[in-house]
Amino acid sequence: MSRNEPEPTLNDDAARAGWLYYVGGLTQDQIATEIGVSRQRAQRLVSRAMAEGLIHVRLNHPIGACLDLEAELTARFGLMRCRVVPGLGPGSDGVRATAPAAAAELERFLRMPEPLVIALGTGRAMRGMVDAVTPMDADQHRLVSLIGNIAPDGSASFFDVVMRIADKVRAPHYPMPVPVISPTPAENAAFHALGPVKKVVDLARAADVIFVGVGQMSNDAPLLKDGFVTRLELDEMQEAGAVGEVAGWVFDSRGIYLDVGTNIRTGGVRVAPGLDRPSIGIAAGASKVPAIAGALRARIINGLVTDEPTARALLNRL
Amino acid sequence: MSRNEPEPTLNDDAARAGWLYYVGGLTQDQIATEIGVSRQRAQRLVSRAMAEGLIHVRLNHPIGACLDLEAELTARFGLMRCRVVPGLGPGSDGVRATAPAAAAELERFLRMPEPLVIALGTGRAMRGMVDAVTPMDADQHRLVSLIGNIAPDGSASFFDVVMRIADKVRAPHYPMPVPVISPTPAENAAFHALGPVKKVVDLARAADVIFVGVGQMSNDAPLLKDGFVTRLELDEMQEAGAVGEVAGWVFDSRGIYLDVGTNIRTGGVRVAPGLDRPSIGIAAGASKVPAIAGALRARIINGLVTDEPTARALLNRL
DNA sequence: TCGCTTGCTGAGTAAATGCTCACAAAACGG
DNA sequence: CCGTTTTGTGAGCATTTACTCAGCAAGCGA
Repeated sequence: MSRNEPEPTLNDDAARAGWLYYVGGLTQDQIATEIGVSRQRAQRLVSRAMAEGLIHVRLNHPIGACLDLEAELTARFGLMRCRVVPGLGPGSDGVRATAPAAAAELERFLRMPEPLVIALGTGRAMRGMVDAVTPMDADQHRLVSLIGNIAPDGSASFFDVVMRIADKVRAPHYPMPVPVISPTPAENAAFHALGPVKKVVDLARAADVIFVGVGQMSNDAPLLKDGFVTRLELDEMQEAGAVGEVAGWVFDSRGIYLDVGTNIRTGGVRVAPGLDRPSIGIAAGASKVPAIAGALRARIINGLVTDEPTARALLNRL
Repeated sequence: MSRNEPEPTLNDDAARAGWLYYVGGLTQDQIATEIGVSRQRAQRLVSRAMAEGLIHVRLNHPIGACLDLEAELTARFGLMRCRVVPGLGPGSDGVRATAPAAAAELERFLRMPEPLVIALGTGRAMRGMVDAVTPMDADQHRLVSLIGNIAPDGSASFFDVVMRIADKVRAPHYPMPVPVISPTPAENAAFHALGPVKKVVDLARAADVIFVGVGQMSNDAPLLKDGFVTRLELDEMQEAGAVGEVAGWVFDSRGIYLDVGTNIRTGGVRVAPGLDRPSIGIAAGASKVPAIAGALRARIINGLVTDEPTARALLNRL
């Protein structure tokens, strides 16, 4: 029942070392003695436990300033859910900060006993969230991807988000078997005419709750960096007013989806504005502020997990 | 909506510092700069965040050895639930190790949507568990104490367990308004004849799930240390074969409740052996092994949260 | 008002941590 | 079977952390 590995250990040791260090408060020297290894092996085990995410750290105190920001954002944009976490200082990235809170938000839904259809986007924020989720049994739910799983270069590194989370919580999952962005509108249409694709699309459209990242369309656009759009396409869309993107679908500063550039060839499901079901965006970072503001304004997302500086920036731009 | 304190800060700062340190991985120097305090103030804030339980650390990896022990214990004693956590080394106490796992176990029930009656004992293990619980809304449940809340010396320090947890999860709670142990059987009976007491007793008897610590009756018995029984009473009960105690009720090595000593004057509700509902013991430590074994044998508890060395010791005594 | 206690602060320092490096064992490829 | 690459190990050392201690300010009783 327990394991395949006979008895010894793998990064079981790492978990144990991390436990002794963070929960037990032992020194690494004591841990070394305890497990019977050298001091610096203990140090490696401890840092490994952290790196591998074997140890989860969560904040358990409502910091006043963050609560205030949550309340303001909720009021300002009529949100269904809002979490603001303290920022991690100037240099640090927003994913790290938001991941634990986003995971907690996702877990809320996973723990619900009635079966849900949960739709997910991709991107770094999603990936961070998934990594921070605690494994659990949630096979009553179905997890569906909003975005195609066929990349231009064939790499699948970005599409294991849904697979990973499905694996972690033992839920069935439905990838979207279309290209993220097809070369031509016709080819995209051809894919979406296929029966199996239609099924997944229908499922995603009917999702009870949606989790997505929000991408900026400035020159550091994730779509560009990951090779989904070319520099020329980006220029064209910027010209047309593009400021952000959700699940690959590009919109302007009011959150209105554009009809130019890759938008006419994007596969998968577009998140409809003004849904009555939760559509939660996970996003933080100064460069994402206009994008997030647009998505919130049009109610492409009606829930938000972000960090403190981003929250302030959102509120400061009347 | 948010806080009473106007805007500044209290140990909000501690939470923030802890967040930056544990989640953000900043050095204490950077944190000092970030919040604008001296380096050693930052260090104090960080350690305070830990001490106050503002930061929760949980292990997220099934350590093979512990899983095996869980399986063995479950089979051996026919348990409904079993968690074994790695020990924290020789010197360290069991409460520290078991508290996070016990809290997770309790939270499982708290998250259930249907209203439950949850009965709780007292003691250090319970206290540790409660401190480790994440605040949440669980007002569908009722929390009831198994044990009287009138101490011999009037101190109430041990009885705030139910109150604390009720406060944390915003659930109604029902303390047991009787002495833990009355001077005479008659006085105890008099208390229990009172209408309000009967109500609470009935509620506790009908509990859907029970959480208790397990006390040893050796010379380091918690009942003795906390002044609930005298040295003479302890001697008398040891003579009669007492090895352990659950919610103040003393039993022998087979888990059979005794009819001597304080047992004839103990207030509150005795956990009935062989319940079909979960009755979960939280206990770890070498000196508790005979007590735990007795409670398990008679099925006073049918669930267990303990640590690795205790689990081994339990299995080694055929 | 004065002296006392209490609690917090910062400086200095011992301890603990994590990083780099050179080396060895194991895995891999020919 | 041998050379090459990869992975892991321990030692030394720079950095970071935690502890102790003396001083200082606020609160309190006289």
